[in-house]
Amino acid sequence: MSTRKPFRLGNLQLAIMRALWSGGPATVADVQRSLSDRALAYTTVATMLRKMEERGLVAHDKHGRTFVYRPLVQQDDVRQGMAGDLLDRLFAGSVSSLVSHLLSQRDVGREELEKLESLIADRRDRQ
Amino acid sequence: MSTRKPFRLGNLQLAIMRALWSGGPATVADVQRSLSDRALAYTTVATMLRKMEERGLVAHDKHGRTFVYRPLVQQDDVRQGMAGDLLDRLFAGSVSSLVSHLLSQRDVGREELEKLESLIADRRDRQ
DNA sequence: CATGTAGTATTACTTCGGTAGTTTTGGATA
DNA sequence: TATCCAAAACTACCGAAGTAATACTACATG
Repeated sequence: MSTRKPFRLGNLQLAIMRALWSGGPATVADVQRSLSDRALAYTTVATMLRKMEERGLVAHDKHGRTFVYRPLVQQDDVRQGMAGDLLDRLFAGSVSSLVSHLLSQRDVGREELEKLESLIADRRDRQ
Repeated sequence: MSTRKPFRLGNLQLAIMRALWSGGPATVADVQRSLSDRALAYTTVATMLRKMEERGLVAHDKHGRTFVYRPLVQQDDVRQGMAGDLLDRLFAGSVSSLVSHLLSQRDVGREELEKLESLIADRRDRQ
């Protein structure tokens, strides 16, 4: 059983995962293009993808002799893992405490607040 | 201006900061005791504290020849930094999306939900 | 005063993320 | 068939976190 927790992804790794999640399977060149704002060397992206494959984050298929990478972990799993991790490590598991910090720090729009309200209302009813 | 962002603290560093935040100034031995579940060597804790001092996370005073460490960064700053960081990197800044994940993942008690509701209500009024 | 001990200082090593140069290889094409 | 190009493979290096052993030192106490 792997049960590898997909917490603790670095910045680049996360950016690569985002590219794969949103853009679907991609070659090294594709990923490099998705991350063009970073101006990374081709081999940097290739090396990172290989390391991520070792870690079980992605896998590749061959199209001819070109590798086409796809995500092995789902965005929701990473989100839940990392968010839960942060919650426990820094907010002692208190969601309200985390939200309180975020609200005091950021400008959260009317729309967001409404979404939050209905989320919480739903939860409340269901319990 | 320093404006050093206290994001990205490792696990041990965070545990040490928590010990200092909650227990007040502490010697190496104190911190080691606070982290006794990890069974770390004394020198591990000492080395980590020294490295953290280099990074500006803590400072020490001398009591005799014993170092007494105290936090230099506040818990709220670290919380806001790390929470904001996660929010941007993984949830594209959407608080509701983050909360949605947390709510679906965890059992959040009645009390927590109520706190959340009033937090959001407050925010809403004030806007 | 001698020495043991509780501290700090020094040094070292591993892993991981990030970054990239150099080398090899397989297929296209002139 | 010889060569060139694109892609993978290999190698290397840095910094940070984490872990700890060993060396040094100052004070207490017998």
